[in-house]
Amino acid sequence: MTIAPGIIKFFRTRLHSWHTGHNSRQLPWKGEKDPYRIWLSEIILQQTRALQGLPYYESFTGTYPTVQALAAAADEDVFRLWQGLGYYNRCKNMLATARYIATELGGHFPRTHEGILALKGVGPYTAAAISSFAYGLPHAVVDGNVYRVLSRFLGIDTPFDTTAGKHQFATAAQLLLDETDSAAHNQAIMDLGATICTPAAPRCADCPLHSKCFAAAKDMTALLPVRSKKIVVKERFFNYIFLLHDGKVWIEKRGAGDIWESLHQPYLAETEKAVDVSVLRQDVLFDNKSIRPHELTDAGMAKQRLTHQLIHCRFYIMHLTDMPMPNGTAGMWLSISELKKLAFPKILVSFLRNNLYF
DNA sequence: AATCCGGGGGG
DNA sequence: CCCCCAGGATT
Repeated sequence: MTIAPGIIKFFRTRLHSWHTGHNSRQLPWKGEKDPYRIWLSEIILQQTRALQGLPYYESFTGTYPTVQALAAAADEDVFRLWQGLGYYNRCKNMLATARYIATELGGHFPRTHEGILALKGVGPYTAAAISSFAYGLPHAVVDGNVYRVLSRFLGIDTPFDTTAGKHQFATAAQLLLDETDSAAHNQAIMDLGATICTPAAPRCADCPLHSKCFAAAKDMTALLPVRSKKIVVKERFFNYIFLLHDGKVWIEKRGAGDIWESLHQPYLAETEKAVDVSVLRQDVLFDNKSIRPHELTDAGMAKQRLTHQLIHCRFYIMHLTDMPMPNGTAGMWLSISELKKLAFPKILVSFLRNNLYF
């Protein structure tokens, strides 16, 4: 693809003028030059809005000021700090990368685009962001903001969630990149997408690109960018049973191959469809030979919507007269204070806060 | 190429 | 409440 030189010049100069005004968002990672802190912020901000990621960035940089500090941390502590942010594989990969840098690279962050891109949890977007922000390397970022700005400005209607679309947007972004200051250019285009060229109701009257914007001229901002994905949402039914005995609660750690990997939960009986307490008692719980029958107390229900799943949760409490090891020994009996050191999915954090964390 | 992985914000 | 958002890994 090609872009007319006049359009490229217009895009760069208008974006630059807009950004050097008072228009950039003030966030703690802006202008940061420490590659560790830049990397940390970019991992946290993947699939995450700045205001949601902000408190996590503050707590991570405060608790782990250096890559060595993060590398030396215990897994559970890091997951607990990440609790609530979602996409927990980011946390797992972040920790693996910190340890790789600390042990294999002597604590020195890679200085080349190839070296950065090879890190776990770092893909094309994050590699371009770190390369430009930390080292001024000429790599254009392509994130959700860039898809929006470029599809509207250039009139690109190729779905961005396809191989062809990703390639087309990456090519366009690279052609438009102002290599004399790739850090400022990358920051500016994302700020424009976040504050002016927004998904709904873009502020075109305040946009520095308005006079040559394809979508603005054709009144097509609501139609761009184009997505092809049609998400199928699977419904699941989680019956959580808090097994209690002598001030302790049975807690398990979720394994690989499903949502919320490495996070914790009480005893879980998943069913094909919604079941009431009598069915749960007869068909599910009594099948587990290690748990003897006791009164099951209904403790309410809640729903958690994920991108591909809708989780219907029902909570129960069961006071036991002994301490069985449900599901073999893949869990542990913990005091309430010990729960506060572990990471749980948001739906369980809410329940614990309202029911067990006095 | 298609699918999965959280949780927050806006209308 | 429902709809939208969107990098990277995996298969």
